[in-house]
Amino acid sequence: MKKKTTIYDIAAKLGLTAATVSRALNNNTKISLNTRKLVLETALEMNYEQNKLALALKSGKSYNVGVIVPRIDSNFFSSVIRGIEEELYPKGYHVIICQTHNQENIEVEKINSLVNVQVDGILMSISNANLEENKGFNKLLKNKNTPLVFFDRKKDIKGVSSVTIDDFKGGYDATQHLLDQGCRRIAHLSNDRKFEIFRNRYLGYRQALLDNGIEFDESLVIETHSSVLDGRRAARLLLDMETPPDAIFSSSDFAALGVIQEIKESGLHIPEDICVVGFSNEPFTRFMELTTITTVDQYPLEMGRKAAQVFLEEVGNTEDAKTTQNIVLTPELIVRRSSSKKWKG
Amino acid sequence: MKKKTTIYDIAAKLGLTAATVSRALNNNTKISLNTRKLVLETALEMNYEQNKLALALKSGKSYNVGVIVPRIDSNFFSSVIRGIEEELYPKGYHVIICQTHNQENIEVEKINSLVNVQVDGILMSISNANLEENKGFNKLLKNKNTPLVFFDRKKDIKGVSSVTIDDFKGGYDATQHLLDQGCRRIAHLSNDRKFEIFRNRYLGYRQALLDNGIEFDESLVIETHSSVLDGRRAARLLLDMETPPDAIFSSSDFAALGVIQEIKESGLHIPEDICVVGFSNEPFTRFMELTTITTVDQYPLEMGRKAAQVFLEEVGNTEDAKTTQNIVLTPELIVRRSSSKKWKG
DNA sequence: ATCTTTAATGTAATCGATTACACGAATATA
DNA sequence: TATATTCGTGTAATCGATTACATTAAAGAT
Repeated sequence: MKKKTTIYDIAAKLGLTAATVSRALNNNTKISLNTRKLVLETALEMNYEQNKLALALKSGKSYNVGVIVPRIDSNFFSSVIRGIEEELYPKGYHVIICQTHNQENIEVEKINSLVNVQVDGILMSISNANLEENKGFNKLLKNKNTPLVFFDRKKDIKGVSSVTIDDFKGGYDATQHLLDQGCRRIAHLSNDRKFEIFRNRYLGYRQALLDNGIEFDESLVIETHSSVLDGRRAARLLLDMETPPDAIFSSSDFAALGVIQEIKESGLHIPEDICVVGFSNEPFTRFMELTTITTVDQYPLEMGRKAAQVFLEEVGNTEDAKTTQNIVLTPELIVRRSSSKKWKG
Repeated sequence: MKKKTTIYDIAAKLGLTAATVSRALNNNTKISLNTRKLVLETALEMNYEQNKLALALKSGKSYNVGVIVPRIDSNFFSSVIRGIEEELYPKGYHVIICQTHNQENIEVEKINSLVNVQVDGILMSISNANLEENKGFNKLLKNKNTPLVFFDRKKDIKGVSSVTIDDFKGGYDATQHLLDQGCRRIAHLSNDRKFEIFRNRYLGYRQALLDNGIEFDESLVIETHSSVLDGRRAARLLLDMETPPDAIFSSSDFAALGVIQEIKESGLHIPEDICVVGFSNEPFTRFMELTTITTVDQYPLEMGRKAAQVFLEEVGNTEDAKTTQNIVLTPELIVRRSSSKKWKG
């Protein structure tokens, strides 16, 4: 129950003023070498630790940055977070991680509480496609001295920077690859297309079909969540069609896994009968026993680092000098067994 | 770049004092109904938000709780965190998540920075078996008003509560199950046994052997890390023995996965030739295409909730009334294909 | 009509650190 | 020697909210 020592305690012990102690501790103005040394020694001896709260109150900076993601138990998000940490930690920032579990109301609450603890900025991947209709969020936006940076799941909002991948290209490349494998009836597991990432993957898919002279068939597109179970359900629907697809491009690795389970249970073979491609390069796609999963790598570490860099730039800039950046990384298709008829590995 | 409104702004506008405004806002002492209403309305109108920093500085409470884990990208830890969040959120606490990536120095830094931002408590799973030899950590301990609660990976330290599972039983049950399957030469992938959890799983394993009249063979125990790659390496060593084991009990699901990969590549069959059991019930153990993995469930949600409850009790208690609690949950063996010769599923 | 009570609000200290400004002493300059 | 600099510290305000204590005014008691 010991009280922490403050600069006042040090000052008292040394017969000085808190001001002098503060200056000595900060190497700032001209303090006599003797005093500085004395203060430093006494501080050490008394186990002095700066009270960051007082500092934050005074300076208006907390050196905390909030990161909001839908979930932390996916390799993609935890890798982005790692990238952010790597970039921000050396600059003295601490990362506060919050997860929304994809619930809009929790997202609102998390934003509010981060603003409350006076974070210096928020990096987030949105869970709510209608973020703007949201009071807490708008408060954040108005408060221009708290930078906001979107990563992966963004919205186009004036003045808000973002770091994403080229999801259109991801969708296009995946689909083109399936076409190259000889597939002609390619289904797509999409997700809520109010989110740009899912819309763009979908659009890339359509464009690839178009460019290859394949007619788009709306009945081959199913909207699901990113979970194994939902993937299974969607696959079931597709397999029960009169003319089932010969390939499925899923915008989620988790759903792709469910797809594979369902296909196998129905006695069909992958990739001979149906090819499957996922999205995100989750570790399990590489660890499958029989059917390693073709997927799209999103460079999450890089994404996190870039997002952090954008934050650092914005937090440094004063006033309106801030330029909005929209960085787009290029994804990479990783071909594996689940879509590769000539696979040897 | 608008300044935030403070109680002083409200007071000025209403010709009152900050004190009155504060009281009106807090429904605390007797404030006239009129004034209260007026203040509340004006606060709303001026978009007033309480500055938590000032509050924390004054009250010494931040309503932030730090959670330190080795990694966030395992289902086990993210589920524990979820349990903690569920319990603490309704009480007004916010959870700050930090990961150490199993690096001792980062653990120290994270502890320090959490103490710096004046968290009201720390819930952690240790990454450093020699935590006590650590300056930052000892500071935390001395500062009795910041409760510390260990979960899963704990150390026996006087005055520090913990919530764990009965790892001994987990190890015992897993081994007994393998014996029941007819296995007689059971290997064990352990991990650094300076950590209680790994030591106890190991001891449970030994006791089960003993109770069944099987002689303990030290050469069948290998110390590895919790990763797929390390699991593969360890399996290689075991398979290359003159008399390879007929079962492998791994204290990590990730390592168990590596074991399975290696066994399959060497042409052996699971569970016919070798049985495998993991630990933690990570989702992928259920999702394996051929060989779903037998494992031990640790009830992470429950563990998180309990740890949070202990924290709440301790933070409420003043002074030394604090009683140290050591809660031990009971794990459950989940039998699946990888160890079950009569499996049908 | 005078005194006591109480309801409602104001005053000012506090939490811990920073910093513009002021001031005395030592040193440099003319 | 008188004056101008420079150096090292002290003084006091500030960040925003809380709260023990003081004060005022109105209501109630006698």
